[in-house]
Amino acid sequence: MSAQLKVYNSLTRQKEIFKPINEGAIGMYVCGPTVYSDVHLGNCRTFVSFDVIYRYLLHLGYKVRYVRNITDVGHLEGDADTGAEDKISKKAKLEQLEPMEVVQKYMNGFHDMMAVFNTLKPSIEPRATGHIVEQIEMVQSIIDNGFAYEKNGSVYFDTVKLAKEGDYGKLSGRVIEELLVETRDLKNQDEKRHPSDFAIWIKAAPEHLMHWNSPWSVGFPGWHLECSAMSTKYLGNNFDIHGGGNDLKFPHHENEIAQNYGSCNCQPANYWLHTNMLLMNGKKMSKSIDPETGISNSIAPGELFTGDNPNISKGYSPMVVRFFMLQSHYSSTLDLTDAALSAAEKAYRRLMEGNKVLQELSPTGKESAGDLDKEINDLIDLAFAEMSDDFNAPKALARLFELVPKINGLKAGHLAFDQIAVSTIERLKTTFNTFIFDIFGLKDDTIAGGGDGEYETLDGLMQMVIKIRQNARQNKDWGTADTIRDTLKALKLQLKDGKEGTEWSKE
RNA sequence: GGUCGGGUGGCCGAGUGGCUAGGCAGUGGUCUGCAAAACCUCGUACAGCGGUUCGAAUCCGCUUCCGACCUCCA
Repeated sequence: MSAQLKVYNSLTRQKEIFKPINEGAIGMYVCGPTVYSDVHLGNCRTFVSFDVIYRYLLHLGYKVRYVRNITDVGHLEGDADTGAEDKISKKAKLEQLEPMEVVQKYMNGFHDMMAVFNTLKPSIEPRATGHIVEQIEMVQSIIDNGFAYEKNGSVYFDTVKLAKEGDYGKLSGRVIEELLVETRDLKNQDEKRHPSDFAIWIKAAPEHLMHWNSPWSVGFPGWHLECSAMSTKYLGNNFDIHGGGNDLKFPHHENEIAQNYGSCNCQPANYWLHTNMLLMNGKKMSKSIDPETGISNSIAPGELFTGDNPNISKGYSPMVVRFFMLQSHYSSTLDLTDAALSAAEKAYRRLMEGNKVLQELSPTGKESAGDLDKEINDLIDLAFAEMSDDFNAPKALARLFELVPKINGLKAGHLAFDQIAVSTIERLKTTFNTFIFDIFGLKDDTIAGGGDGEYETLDGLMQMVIKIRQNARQNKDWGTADTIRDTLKALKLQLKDGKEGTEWSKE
């Protein structure tokens, strides 16, 4: 049905044919959030992007083990040598909470947001604090292999040694001589042999809240270490896909590769996938206030839904936002603007309405396949082929939009069913459902409620109102007919008068 | 300063050597009591300058602007 899967590999900087290590099964690791504050909207884009990738791999029939971690320790602000603080410890002090309360609070918020965006849960969601033993073991094996050294209770990765063996900087395109020249003067550099060396175990300062015993000191693991340790534990020394945001390429992912090489002389992932940034009004989101406008160029996911933010004119539903994200490729920057969201909202509704019409079509007449039949089948084939070409959701989506006029044309009678095989209509129905719900992970929030028969109740009411209005129209009582229509419009319920009667939909 | 990625029609956004992206907005029409929706129709864009080529938005060079990373950051 679909062509060979191709992915753009950041490691080789080219599109490659995807071959899993074990046929039919895929191991995928995606760097999850550091749970020290509310989840960033840009973060949501990354996880939505990988959700679509995950869903498509499942659609292709792969058995996928999707591991996405929760960083709940070790992510420092500032440099480790200059008395930097762990983000979670810092927040805990600020909010006068236990570090684990901070973690739980923001992890809950993160999970809620992922559910709102309708992302599938990962197969395993390991936490750094739950894998201290594995991390200590990894530090030890890196030391044993001569790729790390201990100094005053902290352990540093020896990037110079790795660079001599020719691999440090491969992913990010950096070379160590440049790092040496460019790294700005760091204070208290004495513990490190080289500025580009990084801590894999950090001796805890007395006031540091989170710490564990280790052969080197009472301390805590370096941030990059958790991903190496946990990906190895759950996916093995060598697995298929490693993903994350673009900004994690250096130093985080580069250092992950270094650690895996140092501990087992192996390359963790065969394919590295990176998502690009979400901009707002053409710029990076920033909480600082613009002195001219008095507003900040940032928005929280919650504000996006309620419209409670000066950068947007109204609220947009989570599915509209998800649809908006699908319209661009995961590896491109995406510019969030009010106009773009508003356009996405209309397009999303058009797609959903189109699908509703499609699912209600019942083919009539002959079933001799004609040009239209071929056209429809070609578009379906194209959509899947494009999705297999580095998960090109925007292209596949465009194909669906090319099919929508055909669907509406069939319903309205502009296009004839005798041009299309009955099996093609069935294939079209399946394709739309597969793409919209299974692969793109959208939900139809254009209908009321969802559960508890709420829709049925509303539909019953609407049918009654439509009947009353129909009587008024037959009596040419346009005033009453228009009043009903306008009143419903104000309630975001739209009436559509067609040849076969009147239909309604929720805006 | 270094590394990397970009600048596509009014807006968002695909596209990498010749073939309609798509959505929104806009144009003209069909339908309709009117409207909305839907359908049909139109729009000929690729930062600038030079080069390669029969042919470039797509390749190369220069200029310019923007973004990411190099320090925590999706």
